[in-house]
Amino acid sequence: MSAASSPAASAQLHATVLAWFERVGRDLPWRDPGCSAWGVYLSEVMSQQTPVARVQPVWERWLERWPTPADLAADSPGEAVRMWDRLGYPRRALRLWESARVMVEQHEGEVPRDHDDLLALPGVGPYTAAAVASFAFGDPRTVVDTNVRRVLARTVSGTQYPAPALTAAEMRLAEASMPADRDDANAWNAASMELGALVCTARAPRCEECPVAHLCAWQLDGRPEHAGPPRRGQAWHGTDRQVRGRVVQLLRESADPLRRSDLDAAWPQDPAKVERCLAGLVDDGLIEPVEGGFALPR
DNA sequence: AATCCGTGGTG
DNA sequence: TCACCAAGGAT
Repeated sequence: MSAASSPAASAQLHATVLAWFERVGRDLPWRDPGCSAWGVYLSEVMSQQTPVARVQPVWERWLERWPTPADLAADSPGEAVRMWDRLGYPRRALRLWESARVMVEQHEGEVPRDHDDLLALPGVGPYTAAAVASFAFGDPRTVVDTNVRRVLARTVSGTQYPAPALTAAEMRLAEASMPADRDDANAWNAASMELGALVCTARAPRCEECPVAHLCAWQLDGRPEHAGPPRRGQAWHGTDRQVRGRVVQLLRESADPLRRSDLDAAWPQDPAKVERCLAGLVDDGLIEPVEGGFALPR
C-alpha cells in the first residue's frame, strides 16, 4: 500500500513524517517559537535558492543589526546589499529593503499576517507567502517548495523527479496532501520540507534512513530512473551572472566607491562585457553611478 | 513559457 | 573534475 492509495495511507504518511520531524528535525533559530515574524520572514527570503547552512550566520547578523522592519527601512539599500554577503542573488537584499519600507508605510511596521498582503510584497511569491503565513502566523497555507515537490513526486506519484516547473496538478496534489488539523498542517509544511532536505534529496536519496520508505510509491516500484529529457543545468562561466557577481563583490568589499577602471578587474578580458553588466546593475538598482565611478546605492 | 538572476558544496 | 543543485521570484 503506497502513500497515494487511501486516506488511511495518507494519515500514516503524515503521522510518520511528523514523528520523524520531532525526532531529527534541525534546531534552526527561526523555528524557535519565540522567533519574531520578521525573523521568520528574513529566513524565508534568504533561503530562496540558498542552502540553510549558509543562511544562518547572515540571518543572525541581519537580525542583530535590524531587529525590526523599521530598522532596515531606515538604513540604506546599499547596506542591505553589503550585509547580504555572499548569499547570492543580491536583488533579494534589495527586495527585502523595499518590503521593509512597505511594512512601515502600509502595515504599521509589522510583517503583514494576511496572505494576499504577503504576496504583494516585493520579492515574495507563492512559496514565501505561504511559508510565512504558516510558520510565522500559524495560517495553514499549502507550502510547496522544491523539497515538498520531490517528496510528493516520490512518495505519492512514484517518480524520481517532479516536472521541471510546478504544474497545476502538482499544486492540487500538494493541497490534497495536507493534514486536516491546523497544527498538523503547519507542522507538515515544515516536516515535508525537512524530509526533502535531509533524506529525500535530489541526487543521492538516503532511502535506507527514510521513515516512509515502506510506503513510498517510488521505492515500492523499485526506484525507476527518471524518464524523459535530461534536465538542463544553468550556464555559468563567462555569463553576465558571473561578471555581475564579481562587480557587486568588489563593491561590497570596498568601503568607498570604485572607479570604472577598478571594476575592469571583474572581467579583465572583456571591458565591454563589464560595461554592459554595470548598466544592468544600475538598472536593477544594485549599484549606482557616482562622481568618478560606482557605489552601492545610498 | 522560458530565461535570467549568484554562490558554493558535492557526488 | 565538473555538472548538478539549493526553503524562488520577476519578467
